[in-house]
Amino acid sequence: MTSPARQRILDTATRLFYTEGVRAVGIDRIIAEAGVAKATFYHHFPAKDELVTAYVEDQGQRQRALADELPEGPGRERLLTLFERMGEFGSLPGYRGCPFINAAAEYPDRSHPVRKAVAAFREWFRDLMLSLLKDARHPTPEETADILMIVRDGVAVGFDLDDPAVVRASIRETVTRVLGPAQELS
Amino acid sequence: MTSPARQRILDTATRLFYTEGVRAVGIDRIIAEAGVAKATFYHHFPAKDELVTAYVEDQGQRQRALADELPEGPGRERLLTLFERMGEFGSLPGYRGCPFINAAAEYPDRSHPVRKAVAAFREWFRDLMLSLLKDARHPTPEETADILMIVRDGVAVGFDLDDPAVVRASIRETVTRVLGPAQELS
DNA sequence: CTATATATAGACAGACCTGTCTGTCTTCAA
DNA sequence: TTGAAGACAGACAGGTCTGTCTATATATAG
Repeated sequence: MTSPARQRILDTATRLFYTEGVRAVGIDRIIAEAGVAKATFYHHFPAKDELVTAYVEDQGQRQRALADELPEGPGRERLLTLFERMGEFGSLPGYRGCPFINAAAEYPDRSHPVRKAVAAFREWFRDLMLSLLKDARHPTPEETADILMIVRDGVAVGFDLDDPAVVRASIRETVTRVLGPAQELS
Repeated sequence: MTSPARQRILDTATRLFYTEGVRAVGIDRIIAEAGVAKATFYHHFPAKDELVTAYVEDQGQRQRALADELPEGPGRERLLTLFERMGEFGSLPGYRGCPFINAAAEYPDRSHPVRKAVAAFREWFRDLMLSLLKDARHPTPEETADILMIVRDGVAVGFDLDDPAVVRASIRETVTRVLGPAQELS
């Protein structure tokens, strides 16, 4: 399906785009570090923007795969585990913020494919939390999903801009305050 | 103090950096739109990075000025008003996200002056919320300040990436859930 | 065997970027 | 009146960026 060269390009671009920013990384650097010819690059990605879009979409795929690995259990527990996982990732040494938020910062045009990919991820993520809230029989799942979206973004940003230990220590308390007391099983 | 030319450069840069991103805007564009000679630009800002730093620091100053305009009253009310104001700004047509978060996305190096300026703003903002929480006699002001910082970032991001009306409708409920019930005056 | 797809290396064009430099003009203060 | 500060216009250098192109090599499928 995907050729090794294409994969090497995408992997290299992912690493460089995430750690240094999209505009900060040129094509020449990517092809050099991926060990690929320029023609090969433009064969797979007709323009840089398409590589950037592929990068963002691929991040979405990885997030979905990560969500699939959430252990079974009641919705409330899975929700807490989801945020716990964010805390683990955010505490890793190479964490540089949310790739979607960062990419959006460099692509102001809301009609650009990159922003579309960001929007698609966000809709999926909100839906995921919404379904977990419904499973937990939360009294206000829609409203709470919107609030948890705010928390998600704040956490993702805070791990990059503040002391990760402080943010991590705040996550569980934040989510429990937002969720309120656990609902009785009817 | 500040010459008109310098001010015109900074104003133009602010507008362009905020709406299009820092790396997306070149010096030539700034001097053209500011109506300034190149030599004048480099007289006031020896390098582009210093202009970017000045831009971020200036944003910090504006935020402080905005906070000074908060009406008098009990801490809890001022806190709610603070977030209400974020909702007003975030709903404006030209809103393109938090300038600090966006700038940080383009400057990964934490030791860079731009990141220092971002960190300085964030410390000030957390301290502001902390003092308001203490004024409100909140039982856990430190912990809650950290949580409100998460909310602030989430709100700032959400206004750019999601439907502003939805975010705005969520703010008050988010903050009240985080704050918990109002404290009795002792 | 041959045609196609995929890969390699690297020159090249043209745009754009930052930053330097020359030279002129005005204003204002000593 | 002289000199310094600040501003102007714009050429220029040197580098980087994206994207195109030529030319060649290899593997595989028909």
